[in-house]
Amino acid sequence: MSPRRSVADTLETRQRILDRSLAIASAEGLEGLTIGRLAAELGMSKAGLLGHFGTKEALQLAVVDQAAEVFLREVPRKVKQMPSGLPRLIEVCEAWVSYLEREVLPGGCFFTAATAEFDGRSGRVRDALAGMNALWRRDLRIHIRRAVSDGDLKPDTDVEQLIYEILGVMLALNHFLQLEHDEAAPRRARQALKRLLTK
Amino acid sequence: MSPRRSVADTLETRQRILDRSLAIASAEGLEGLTIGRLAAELGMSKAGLLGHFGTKEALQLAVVDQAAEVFLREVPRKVKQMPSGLPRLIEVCEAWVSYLEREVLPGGCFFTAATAEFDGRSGRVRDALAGMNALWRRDLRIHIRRAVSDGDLKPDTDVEQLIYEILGVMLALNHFLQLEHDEAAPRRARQALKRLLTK
DNA sequence: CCTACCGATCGGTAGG
DNA sequence: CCTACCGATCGGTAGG
Repeated sequence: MSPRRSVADTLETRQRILDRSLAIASAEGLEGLTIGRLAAELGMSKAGLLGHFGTKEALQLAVVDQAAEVFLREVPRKVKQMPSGLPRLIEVCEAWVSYLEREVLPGGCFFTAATAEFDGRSGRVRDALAGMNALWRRDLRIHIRRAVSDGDLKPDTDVEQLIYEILGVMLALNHFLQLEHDEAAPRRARQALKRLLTK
Repeated sequence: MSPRRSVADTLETRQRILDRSLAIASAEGLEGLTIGRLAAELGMSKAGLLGHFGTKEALQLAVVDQAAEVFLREVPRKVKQMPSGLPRLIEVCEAWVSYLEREVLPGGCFFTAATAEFDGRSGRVRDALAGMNALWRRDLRIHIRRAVSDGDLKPDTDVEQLIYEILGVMLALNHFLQLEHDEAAPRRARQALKRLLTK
């Protein structure tokens, strides 16, 4: 009989599972994350692992949360001290490019990969991914509006158009980095953003 | 004993398999395309189906070819009659937007989905996808260079930068259509392209 | 093109 | 947290 684990130990095990899950899911997709393989890599049983989450879908939802946590830590939280408006928007985009450039997660942006994988389905995982995307666009929207009202972007700026184009730059960055290992891609992303964010 | 099928019949069956495979793979990914499910949907046995291709990987490669065939028919071949250079480039991009807007394949662009799915792996399927991407960029490059030498794009146009940004617009279009069902997305794509392709 | 089958793996559960 | 197990499904093969 194994000794009873403390609450702290349980949380630590849960975190170990999530960290490994996120690495696997980023590289090979949320569906490629299988219970058996994950258990083997962590040196524990499938049943022991599932005890922390209940079902595979619950594990997937926890991984989406964990990916959001990593992204929020690496991008918006890093530029919290910048004055809001255009300076903050520019730094948010730079942190975003840097996040993809440094390959914080293997396989690039978890959300890009997971969104492409789940956008044709229905269910709670898809909804969670769509929710995170919407939340992040809301963040960008706030910064852009502020930049416009500060007079740092043209008064006739089409806010949704700008969000669309910024996202396109980031999706292309992820594409060229992951598929082509194109080292020039971050430079291209920064150049495109500079043009988009200059009055 | 079933009657011996003619060569034409065999090819027709093969095409039926490919058409269905492409629809499944576009919507749910190349890995989600399983032999058992495909056989069930087509009303044939797994062995009969596999006889046409040999292995799952060979089927996946054939599906990539089929997707390329559909894309080439719907986009570049539709604008073959246009004068090369900028007019052709503009029409290629319009055909591309229209292709995504009409949802010719369920689940949007097969190559976007498959590339995101396989970019972190190695093997022949990944290589085939990378090859198609490279071929298509080559096409765009030729049109852009011609537009520059015709004087229809600025002489200091950064060709690779423009390819990067056009691809970003298309990736964003696919993203907003598939995840958000955003009907404004094609308009945003056209507007972004207009700005990119105006001297 | 079929039936019948293979070993491996899937997500998940019973019981401790 | 474990062992032992479940039915379903995976890609693939033998033999016709």
